[in-house]
Amino acid sequence: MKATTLKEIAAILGISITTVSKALKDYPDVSAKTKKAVKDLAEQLNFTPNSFAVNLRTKESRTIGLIIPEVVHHFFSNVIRGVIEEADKNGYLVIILQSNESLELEQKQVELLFNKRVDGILMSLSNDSNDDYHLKSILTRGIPFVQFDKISKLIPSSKVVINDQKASATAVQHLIDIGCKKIAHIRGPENPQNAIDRFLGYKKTLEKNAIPFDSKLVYTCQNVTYEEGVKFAEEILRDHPDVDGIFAITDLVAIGALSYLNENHIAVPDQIALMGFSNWFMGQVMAPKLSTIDQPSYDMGIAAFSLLLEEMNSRKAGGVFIPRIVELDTELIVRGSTIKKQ
Amino acid sequence: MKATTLKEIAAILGISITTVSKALKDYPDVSAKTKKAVKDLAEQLNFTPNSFAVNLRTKESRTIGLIIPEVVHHFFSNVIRGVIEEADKNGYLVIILQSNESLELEQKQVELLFNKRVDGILMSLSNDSNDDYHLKSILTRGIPFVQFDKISKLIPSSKVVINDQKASATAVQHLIDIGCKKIAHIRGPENPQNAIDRFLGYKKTLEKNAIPFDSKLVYTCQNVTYEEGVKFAEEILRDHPDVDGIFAITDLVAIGALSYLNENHIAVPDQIALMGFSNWFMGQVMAPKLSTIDQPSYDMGIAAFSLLLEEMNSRKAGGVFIPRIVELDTELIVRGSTIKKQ
DNA sequence: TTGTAGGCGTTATCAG
DNA sequence: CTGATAACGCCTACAA
Repeated sequence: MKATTLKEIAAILGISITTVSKALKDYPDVSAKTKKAVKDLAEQLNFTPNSFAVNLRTKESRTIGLIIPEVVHHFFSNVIRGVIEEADKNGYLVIILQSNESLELEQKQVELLFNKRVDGILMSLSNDSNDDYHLKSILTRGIPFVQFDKISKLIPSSKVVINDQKASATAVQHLIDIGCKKIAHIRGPENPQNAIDRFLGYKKTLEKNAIPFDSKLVYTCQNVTYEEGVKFAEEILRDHPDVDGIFAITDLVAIGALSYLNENHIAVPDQIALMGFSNWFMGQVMAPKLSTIDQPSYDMGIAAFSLLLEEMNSRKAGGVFIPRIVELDTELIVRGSTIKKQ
Repeated sequence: MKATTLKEIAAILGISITTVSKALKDYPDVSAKTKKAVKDLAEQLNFTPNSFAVNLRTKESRTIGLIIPEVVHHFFSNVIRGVIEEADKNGYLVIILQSNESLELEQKQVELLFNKRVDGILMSLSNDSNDDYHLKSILTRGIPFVQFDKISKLIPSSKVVINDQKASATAVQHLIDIGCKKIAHIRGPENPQNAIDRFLGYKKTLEKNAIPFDSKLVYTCQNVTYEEGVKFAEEILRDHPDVDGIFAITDLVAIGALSYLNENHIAVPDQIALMGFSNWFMGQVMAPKLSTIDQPSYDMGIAAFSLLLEEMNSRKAGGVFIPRIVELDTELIVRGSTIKKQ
């Protein structure tokens, strides 16, 4: 069954294409009778405007691109959901691409979206992103662009972020408040701004509490995996048996550490208290349940799309859009892994 | 920075649009000199063909639609990854839509994809799908279509599935083999074929082992959540304290049950053994680790896209495509929740 | 070897 | 109130 066109409807009714088009769009200058005839036939023939032609004329596709490091990830899949739902509400579709934490792939995906001529791009950088030529090129091409979560501070686009330093400070302060004296940090890779900021929050909070910072207590993940959590917990115990608190870059890593501690009968939190970050669902099903920082992933998706929409609309209206930075709140979630028995 | 067009290149070089187009596509009937001039300038001006125009001419968008019940779901996010990666390899982009387990929304999403004129549609049905008019309409419109995981048997499209009945039988047989005599089943909702099949596998396996089937031992999830797992574990213990095995429709539910059992100091597996389904990552971090059936989600995404690609290609070539059903293998994963101590 | 013309389906402008 | 015409940008048969 081939799709119907305006031309066919016009031919059947013996009127011009122009009139059909206008009738369907309820132009005031078409007679009620003609309108009805056209609409009825269109309905009957299941007419829908050919979006390829509409795209060509209007120069917009009502489609945006979303580039994220990985789809299979509690945080990102929630962001995706937020973006898709908000886009849907506003009549936009979403093309999703993965960078697999590789700069090279990320650059390729940006190219693909250029060629596809999406109306806007949302992106969270890969851990590997230490170059931003491709990000600049999004801006020079004048494509609406919003960064979220893992961003490049140097690129003057809109951004949706949390205050990683502050959130991380809250986490570490909480460990100190429950009595931890020697806190290790399992941090993320070198590049991502959020790994840097969480590390800084950790360091500054120690200093603020007159606890000397010791770089030997900082362990650096390459891939931010469960397995790394396990491995570093082991190393921490071996190298610093007197550590009494661990703050991990994200829940997945914290859960790896927790598994190791549990299996080796290290009492959590009484011997070692544990803080994660991001509030993954999984943290709630552990024993003990994992304390963490709630990061509003779903809301971040919504906010990112909303900002993008603003920019798309303002460009369409011919206005100049001034990038905005939206900072979302985080929340300390206290659970069993930091509630001492005593 | 506005995108370059063939026209502009032609104007600058003082030649015709046709020649520019041909030069870029390496037509044999363009002089080497002209080709070089055109290509150099195109390169310099960052020319990429306007995909809207190409779509209109070629009547294809190299974009497919993927409709799934929910994005934030271990199984589906792995499917998404498989689809995206395989699509990417073949030069296709993927638009993702959620049905949120609602038939109505699912129908709407199908409409959206019609309007968008995607080259093909991949879909896993919502639990709510008891009507298939919209699925038939995909076929009547002649749009390549592949169903996966939660499918409608009645719709003659290609499909990618596992043998749910057989897989579930394997799971239940395993419980029986380790000595379970009274096995409860937490099943999925009424509609989805896979919930039905897993239930049938359970029932038939009991009968095959001369264990009487008791419908009171079957608990039905509405939303297939962690919370339902908790709730039904409680009910099972209350109503049937002598149950010694539980088989849950999926890991998330099994993990809910496990949490309840752990918190109430019911020995797993010694008092009650536990089987999940799907092999969610989370199952590996529980104590005890969850036994389950591995369901190849990522491979399912790849297989689904591959089937769709075949169909899209065969249609383009004007051939008749005969729907195929691909059945992927599952695997019993034995972990702590079914390894008795003794 | 290069160019002209027509069309993909829609929409906007302008004339009747 | 209706319609002819051009244009969006690209591609391709055909002509020169």
